[in-house]
Amino acid sequence: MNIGEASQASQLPTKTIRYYEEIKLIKPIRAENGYRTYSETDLHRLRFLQRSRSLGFSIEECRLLLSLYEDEDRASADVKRLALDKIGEIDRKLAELESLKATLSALATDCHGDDRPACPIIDDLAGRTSD
Amino acid sequence: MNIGEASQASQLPTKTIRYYEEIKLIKPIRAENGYRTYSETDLHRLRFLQRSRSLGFSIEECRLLLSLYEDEDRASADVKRLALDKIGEIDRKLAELESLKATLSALATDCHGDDRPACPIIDDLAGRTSD
DNA sequence: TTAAGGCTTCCAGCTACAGGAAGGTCAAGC
DNA sequence: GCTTGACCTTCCTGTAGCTGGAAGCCTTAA
Repeated sequence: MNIGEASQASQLPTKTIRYYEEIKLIKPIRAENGYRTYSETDLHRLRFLQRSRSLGFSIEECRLLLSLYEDEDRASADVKRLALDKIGEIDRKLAELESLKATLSALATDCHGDDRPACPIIDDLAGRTSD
Repeated sequence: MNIGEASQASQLPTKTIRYYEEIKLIKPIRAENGYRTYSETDLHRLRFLQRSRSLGFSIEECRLLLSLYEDEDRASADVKRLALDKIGEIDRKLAELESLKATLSALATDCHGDDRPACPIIDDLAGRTSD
């Protein structure tokens, strides 16, 4: 299977697949003409990577997950810890975004949004207090 | 005022301040010895940038906000639109993160997290359905 | 005079790819 | 046999927003 077909089957762009090879996440064999040839095993790895990336795991985390995936003697606790860590990371980002949203929403509510220059948003950014 | 003092006063690293100059967000004058010299106006801009960056605006958005900040004839509607757009962007990120969290949480709950290899998280990443 | 600290420029690296150029390969149609 | 177009190859550059580090000048105090 050539890279185009592997791309279709894994839902990953060819650019991404070549990049994953460059950083040694996969190593397809080469045909005589130099084309990359993907086995079913390679395809499984690509799909695994597509899914774990889409769940927010970094490349290095994916590398670790992949090694656990292929380790028959893995402990599920190791996998679960990665997932829980990622959930913690997501929680921190959520809290930060909620905080940003609250601040921006308050400012936007205070702003008339008309053609006059007076603007509480600019005042806040400039460090001017609103009283 | 030299860059170190400007850094303290604006809460921005010196590296960042030099970078902002490189991308033409500020243009401090130079002393005879070649040192950058920051005026009060420069300092206001730096603080404005620090605050707007911390609220999640991109560099290009900050550039726009800065021009509105310094435009006496601005319409507050222009500023408000930027803020509302940013809130929309934050909302989209929140939804995406919530979705990721829900998926990961469900998988983590299903995972025993012991020393055995059976793992619903890995199964999901591998595309195996859980039934 | 020397040492410490601050300043300068320049270059490399980070994440996870995407875009594009220049060129080889393959299958179909004429 | 030749062309055309789709596919493949490698290599280089760029993205955002800095950060780290090297090599070297400037300033101030002991």
